[in-house]
Amino acid sequence: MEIFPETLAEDFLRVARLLRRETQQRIAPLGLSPHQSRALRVIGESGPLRPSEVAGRLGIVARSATDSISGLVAAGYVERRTDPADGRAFLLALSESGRAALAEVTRARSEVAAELFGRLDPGQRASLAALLGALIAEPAPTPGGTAPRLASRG
Amino acid sequence: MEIFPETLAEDFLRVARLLRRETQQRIAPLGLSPHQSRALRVIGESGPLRPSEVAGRLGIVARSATDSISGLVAAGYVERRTDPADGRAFLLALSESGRAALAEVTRARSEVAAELFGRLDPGQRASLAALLGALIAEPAPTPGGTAPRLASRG
DNA sequence: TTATATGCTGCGGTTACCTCACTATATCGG
DNA sequence: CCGATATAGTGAGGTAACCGCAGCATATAA
Repeated sequence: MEIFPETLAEDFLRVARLLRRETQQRIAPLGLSPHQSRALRVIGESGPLRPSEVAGRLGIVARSATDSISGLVAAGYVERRTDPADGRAFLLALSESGRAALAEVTRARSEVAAELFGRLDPGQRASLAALLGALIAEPAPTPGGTAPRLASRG
Repeated sequence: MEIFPETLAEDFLRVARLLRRETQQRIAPLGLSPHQSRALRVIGESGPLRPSEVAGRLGIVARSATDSISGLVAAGYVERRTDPADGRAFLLALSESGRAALAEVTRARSEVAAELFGRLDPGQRASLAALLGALIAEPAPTPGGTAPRLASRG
């Protein structure tokens, strides 16, 4: 039977949605939005970082990172001290509770992944990994330009 | 080599992101947000529908559907007439230009899908389809509850 | 025919983005 | 050392896509 790319795309997005939704639901009790959990992860994994660095890794502008981060700071998950090397900048690092929260997030993520992909046997997982590898390989699309849209409430 | 579910999840989401981003970029010139394009699709595929029906298919509440739809109506893509069978309700259908826009959207979607999945050979596509089928199979997660979140701009 | 239920929308709120303009600090050229 | 310019972060304010509540019109049941 022939497999149409459109069908693949649809099913693919469906699985992705499942994955994201389920993960988000398990993270929510921590009081973290999906974005904040990503920021937490970036900060936790890449040591002390400047807000602008975090923005870069999240693919958003610095101004937007400020917003997510200040939530994390207010919740005590992230500590912010001025960069000793540059008085204009801050360095962000996880607090103790931030590390705990990150561990929670990581746990939730792998739990969901294990539940979903655990339904495949090792051989299937290996071929899925190979297929994903082939799909990811190269074609780095251009980062999003802001295009005109319809009004949606006027 | 052992394949960890977390890695699979990460790669999976990465491919999904690629797919969504690329599609969105090609749809943007039409002046349609991703959501509006989905609404357009639902209306186009399922004939005249009530706003509440559209909401149901998009997985959002009626109030939110009103918003997207009024943009589509304002742009002339969708026609709204009162349901002859129920004076409270409307029936939504695509206009001529709505059908054209939907065709564009569909074209963009399959183009992107073809570009991405076209890099797999038919055998690979078939196994991917099978794997996705296995993943989609059952576990219908509970629809999202609104959980408390951190403030993000205090 | 009054009471209640339903379909949609006005109003207002939230989150996560954005741009623009500003402040404070840093750095460079003279 | 000093003014000119660049850079880091943030305040203000805007948009898209959600939400809930309240209200209006219509429909239906008692």
